[in-house]
Amino acid sequence: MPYSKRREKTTITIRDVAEESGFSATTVSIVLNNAPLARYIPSPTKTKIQKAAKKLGYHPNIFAKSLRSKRNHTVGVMVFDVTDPYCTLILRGIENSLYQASYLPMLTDAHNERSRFERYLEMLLERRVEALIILANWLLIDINLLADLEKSEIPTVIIGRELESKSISSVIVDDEGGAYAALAHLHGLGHRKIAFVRGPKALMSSKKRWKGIQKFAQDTGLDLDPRLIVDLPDQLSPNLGVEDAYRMTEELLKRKRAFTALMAYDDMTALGAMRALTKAGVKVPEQCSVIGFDDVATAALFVPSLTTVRQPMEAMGAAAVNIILDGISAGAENREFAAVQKKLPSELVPRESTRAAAETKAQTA
Amino acid sequence: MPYSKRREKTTITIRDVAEESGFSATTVSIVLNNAPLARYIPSPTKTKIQKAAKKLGYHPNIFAKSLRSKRNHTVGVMVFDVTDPYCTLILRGIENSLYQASYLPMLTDAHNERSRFERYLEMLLERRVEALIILANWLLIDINLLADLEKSEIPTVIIGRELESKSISSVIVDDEGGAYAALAHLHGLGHRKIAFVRGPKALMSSKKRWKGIQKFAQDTGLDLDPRLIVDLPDQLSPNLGVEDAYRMTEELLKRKRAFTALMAYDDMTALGAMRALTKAGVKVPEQCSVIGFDDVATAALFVPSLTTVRQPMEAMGAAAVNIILDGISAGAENREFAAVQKKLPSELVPRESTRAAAETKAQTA
DNA sequence: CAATTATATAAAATCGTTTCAATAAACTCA
DNA sequence: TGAGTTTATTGAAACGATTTTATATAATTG
Repeated sequence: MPYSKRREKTTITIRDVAEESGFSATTVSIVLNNAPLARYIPSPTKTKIQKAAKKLGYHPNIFAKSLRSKRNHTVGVMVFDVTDPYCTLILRGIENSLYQASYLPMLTDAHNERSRFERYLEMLLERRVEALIILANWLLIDINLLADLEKSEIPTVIIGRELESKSISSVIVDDEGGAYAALAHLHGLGHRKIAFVRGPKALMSSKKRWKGIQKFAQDTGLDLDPRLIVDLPDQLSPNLGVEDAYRMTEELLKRKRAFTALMAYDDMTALGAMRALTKAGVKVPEQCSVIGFDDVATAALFVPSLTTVRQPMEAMGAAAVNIILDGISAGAENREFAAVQKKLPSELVPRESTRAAAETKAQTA
Repeated sequence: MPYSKRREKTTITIRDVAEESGFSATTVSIVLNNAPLARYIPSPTKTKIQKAAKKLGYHPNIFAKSLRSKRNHTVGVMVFDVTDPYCTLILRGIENSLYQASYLPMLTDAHNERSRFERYLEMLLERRVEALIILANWLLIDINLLADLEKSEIPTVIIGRELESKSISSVIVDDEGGAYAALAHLHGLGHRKIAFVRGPKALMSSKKRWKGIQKFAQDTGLDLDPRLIVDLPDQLSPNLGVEDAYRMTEELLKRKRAFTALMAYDDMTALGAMRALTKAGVKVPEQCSVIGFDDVATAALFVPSLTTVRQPMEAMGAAAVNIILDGISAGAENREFAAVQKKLPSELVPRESTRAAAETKAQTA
């Protein structure tokens, strides 16, 4: 006794449980995993085993488990910038659904660096994640990344970007409809001279939103004055484009072309625009209404709070999880699984930053 | 040929590499891991093996690897609310340092639910993360969580909360000094009637910051009018306390007690306060200066941009990672490792929301 | 020149599970 | 009754690496 057992047994294995309960490791495994064969095992046996496991504080070694069963209940989640408030709510949705399904997300943040993205992708694949969820942003424009993805056979879904790919699913919001509704909102408030800060041209969502705007203009005969339109650069600056929006709005004001409302590419753009307007002495919303897109968590906290088009971000996250979960079980059962493209509706959220147009055009900068 | 190989070999193992290169699995392992024994292996052998591995696209099975070596290069990172902008920058720091060390963070978000936190803690321990980094917030007040932690022998560090624990490290900011500096800033601008929206009493940082304020008041003879002091409730509402701050500031204004500056517990509190002030017709900073704490990413984007005390969040994340990395290598080498408590300095960031006090006290709500 | 020591490789043991294949008893049912 | 299921349990074989131990040759030493 004094000699042996100098170091107490720190890890207890399934065999310990077997010994304690008086059954074999096999039976213990079957019971504890509630494997198909478990239905042949009488309850008393089950309880005995469970009790033994609890008594010893048994935790199965997940590596051994995964090694054998080739499953690890982990999915990779890749974002380009956790700092981006647009991400966080989607992450919430993802995390929530995953949690319910007892999956653990493995989150990586690429810091807007392509190389990091690639490295992380590799790391995740090495770790044999069972599926992959990617939150797209402008960086994902280059599609060559996806080559790697396609050949890795795991279920993959991209949120925020539509793909032609046969093997990669996607979840997007109805950008066109959302933009249409936003413009309709401004129009309904009596605004006719409306300025636009469009998103980077390279972005699909940018194009889609503009399409919605054009559609509305066409439907109602609204005039889209090219002198009231500016574009964000393709290469956004660090601060999520707020700075860029600020500059572009200043540019807009410099043109001395009256407008009573401004529609921004997204909430952060709207924030930048509001800062520029305020700085220039234009009161929001008294002299100029502003509308955004996304409904980022802080949009409601802006001063004034921002009218915007809400993307159902949590729902998008949840949808993505559902897709990959389907994909995973399809894979497990050796069924075929076709990529799905899901488009979710957006919703207008009126707040303080928009109001009825004043009769007098108070606005000339 | 037509019969066999119906299903192509999808996973290639170390033995395949061994065969391809003409050496044994052992040698391959030694070479590919650059194990100590690798110094006895001549370069031509090494290159041959490496070439073979690359040719076959060999990726070691991480489960087998971890099962044997008991290491997995993963650390658990636990936050209570990813949505909280305070978190994201720290996460950045953590992620960055971890990335450099080739560790993969396993991030969990407790959604401010204790039960989730516990469940995730369990999941992480089951996955045998090599260390744990926890971003504290008010929810971590109850310490019983830590019991589990202490007995799990892995290196653990808590960011944002000081602990008496012998086995858990912590990284905090100098709250007292920061608050002192903030108040000094206001004082230097000529403010004498200063209102305070203090943080929840239960929070240690709240206490520390107040201590700094008291210290400054004592040092300079500044009067702290109790009628200009309000406290955030212990149980914060979902929106990060902005709503609460809004309400408390309204309360403050209702008291009809003049003040020319307001010092908030943190940036989000400051935001709520600014909203309330603006709503009440008090201009910031013309009629009332506002100062926050943290320097959350969006603080610079508020209108007006917020003067605040910066927590070196990325540095804090990095510090935490350094600590656990030390802990890990200590563990690997069977050395003793003592918990460390690290306190980082804060830094005043003057922006638009504070300015010199007007001679006339323009402020009575 | 025998005895070490360093170099180079491999066979076998091990990590802790799950799963396959086998066994034996207890039930059906014609 | 005996052939066929169903029920209850298990030993042994994976899973794919790393690590330990062993072996064979070459180089160095006393």
